[in-house]
Amino acid sequence: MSNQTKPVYLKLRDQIAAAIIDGRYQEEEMLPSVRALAAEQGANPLTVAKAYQQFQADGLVEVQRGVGMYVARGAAEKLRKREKETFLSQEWPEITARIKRLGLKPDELLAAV
Amino acid sequence: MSNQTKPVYLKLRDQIAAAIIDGRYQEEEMLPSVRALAAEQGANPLTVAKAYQQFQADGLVEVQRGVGMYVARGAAEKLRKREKETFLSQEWPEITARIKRLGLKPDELLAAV
DNA sequence: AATAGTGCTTCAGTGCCATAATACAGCGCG
DNA sequence: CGCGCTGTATTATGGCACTGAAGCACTATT
Repeated sequence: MSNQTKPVYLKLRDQIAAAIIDGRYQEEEMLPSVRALAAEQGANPLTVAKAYQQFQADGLVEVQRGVGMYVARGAAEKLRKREKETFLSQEWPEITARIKRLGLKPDELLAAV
Repeated sequence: MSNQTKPVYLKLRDQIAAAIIDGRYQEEEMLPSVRALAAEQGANPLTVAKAYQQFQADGLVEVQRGVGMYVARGAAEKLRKREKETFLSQEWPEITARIKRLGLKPDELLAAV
């Protein structure tokens, strides 16, 4: 139903966000460089840069030109809070409507976990 | 988080599917014509045709050329079953993973309904 | 100064989406 | 038949997002 062909930079963005929330990218620590992550993921450096870009616009990642990027203090908590809110206010209502429409019951949902 | 810029023909497709499942488009009944729906939705007739096309390919909608399209018998049930399976196998696992990552609790989810 | 590592800017190419203008093909009805 | 309604095919065009390649700007290290 949904997108099986999601743009690469969005996949990377989600993946990076998850790594920050999970603490795999610690705060105040360096992030993988654009080129390094690009090589690791088999993507173009520019595409990776585009993924990083949204984080620095939100102040979650700070840039030292010529040096690299690091995770801002409190980024994990801020990110989790932000995603929590958008999830509850935007995605979850659609999901529940969908569940209701399809006539799915709680035990079917739990069985699929 | 998700796509706010979903292609028009996909939006129409989802919308039509929902109408069939909910019974707003009754089985054995005529669907709105390509041109009519296009005018109503402010879209191009070709775009609407593209949305319809996937349904006839799946046998959910049958075409009488020169007359119009109607919903096939059993289409609602077939459609619901198909969406049910893809939802459980593909979307739901991602959703539960997301819920877990964000640390959302059951009462928070229920409160948002 | 030289080098190598950063992120960033610019230009170009590709493909999908949406639209438009026609034209064609089948059906029903007066 | 003639008219008006259906869906369909063709071709062309504009726009937009994604991806990519080369080069520029900055910093740290030697």
